[in-house]
Amino acid sequence: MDEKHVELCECNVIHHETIEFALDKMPEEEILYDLAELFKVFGDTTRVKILCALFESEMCVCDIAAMFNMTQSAISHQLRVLKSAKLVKNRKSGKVVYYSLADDHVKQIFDQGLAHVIE
Amino acid sequence: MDEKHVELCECNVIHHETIEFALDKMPEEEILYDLAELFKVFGDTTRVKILCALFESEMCVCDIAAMFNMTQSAISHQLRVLKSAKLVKNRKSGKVVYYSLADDHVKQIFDQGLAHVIE
DNA sequence: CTAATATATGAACAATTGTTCATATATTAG
DNA sequence: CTAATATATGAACAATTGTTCATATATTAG
Repeated sequence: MDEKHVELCECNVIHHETIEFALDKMPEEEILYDLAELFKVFGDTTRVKILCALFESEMCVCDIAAMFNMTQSAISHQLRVLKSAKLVKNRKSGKVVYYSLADDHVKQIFDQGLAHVIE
Repeated sequence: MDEKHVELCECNVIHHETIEFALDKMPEEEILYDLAELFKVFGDTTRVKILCALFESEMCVCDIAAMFNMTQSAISHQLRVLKSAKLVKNRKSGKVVYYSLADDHVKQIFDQGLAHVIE
């Protein structure tokens, strides 16, 4: 273990107990990976805007595109990303597809972030 | 206004009141941009791991690098990103620089995300 | 059935991003 | 002062990502 550290870092000021302790408390690698993936989805202006719009009511793809002066294709691609991340769900009504928030967890994450941004 | 929509979208099913209402309630463009930037910072495994490590205690650059088997340079670059986003702060002690969380808002955002990932 | 139309999607391209490598800077020991 | 060393940083490169364009798919009207 110590060998490994030495290979990768020339530094000597390694606080082993601190590292062991922190490693012990950390969620599994996979969870942290998924968490980063989740935040990545929130990390784009277009997607943030879409989510924000859906806080008020469900909307069809065309509404959202018109709302932000963006192409239908761009919005559709992003809705796909949001849906894969389970942040939005949709329902079909004839040719129109209405998107809405998957749960109100989404707003909580959004609001926590907002609070930090506003300071 | 309607003209503009037509230019950008051939769709006819535009719910104007819905759009107006949602646009009215939305935070300013700049806030949403900053919010996306914030989430972008959370949207990387390395940075998520660093933040997670710092939940337990402050750590020097070398500790973090050793902890995740990563180079000092990679960690240093990422700490810079985290610091610009005001998610971490640091203190100097001789040649060693110790990083810690800027405030406990960070953990709240993290935990909200974690809750969604765990489902 | 055909035409119209709302949405989805693949490929391409430009832009952004994370790591590595080399090296600069800052601090301490001597 | 010089040597050692913890950290920071710029340039380069590969990988990822968002939008556009063209087109496919699905649904409804007739």
